[in-house]
Amino acid sequence: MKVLGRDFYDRDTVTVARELLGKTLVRVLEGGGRLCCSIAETEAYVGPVDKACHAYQYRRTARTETLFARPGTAYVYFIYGMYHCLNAVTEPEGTPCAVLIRGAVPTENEETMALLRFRRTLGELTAYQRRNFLNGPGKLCRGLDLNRTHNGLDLTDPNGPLYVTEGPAPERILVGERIGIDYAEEAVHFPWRFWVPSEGAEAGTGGAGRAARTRRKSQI
DNA sequence: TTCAGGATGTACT
DNA sequence: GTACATCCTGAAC
Repeated sequence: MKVLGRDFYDRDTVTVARELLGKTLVRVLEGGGRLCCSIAETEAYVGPVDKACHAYQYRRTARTETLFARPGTAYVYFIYGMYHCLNAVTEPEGTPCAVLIRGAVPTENEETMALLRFRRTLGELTAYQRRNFLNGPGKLCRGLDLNRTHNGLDLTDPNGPLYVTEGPAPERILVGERIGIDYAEEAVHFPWRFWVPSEGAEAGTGGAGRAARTRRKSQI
């Protein structure tokens, strides 16, 4: 399958976020194993105008440095003391924009992902665990064994440990507000979250219930 | 099925 | 010191 080139990422961030849905994320492990999953949920972060973005108004620090890199670079950061989030840098070099990969569906080597994420085989997982396999940015990184050492990788390199290939365009795409960024004022309402509805479920990562709970929490 | 609360380390003020 | 682009567990329904 064809690997997405730099031109794919060197475009409007919201467009890239929408078009990444259905593409295949490929992770080649140090040991040689290959994990594949279909991207099912994304969010756009547009640094110059977006209070939710780490590099809002071109804020440049050691952490955000990667956001200024050339398009097609992986931006992986550590959050909440335990988790990592994977982003793909977009737009021309020097413009701090990225697409957060929020969720995916395993397509190859699911057994290995189960071991990485739960330290259990697929057969040992509960129904709840199988239903919530890679449907969150922290879960995705754990299942694909991604951490800060992967920050700055080139996603367009077919010989690298992490890249994205073409995939079938989803039949239907849902659009909504982003999650977990209540501090971002007007940017909270930008419709920059995209996801592919899964069998029987309209909600993507954390539905309305989770968003409502986060809001409640922030009001206390 | 839904909710509340805690875990946890880094970046930044 | 505070906030953070989260997730898991256990209890209540």
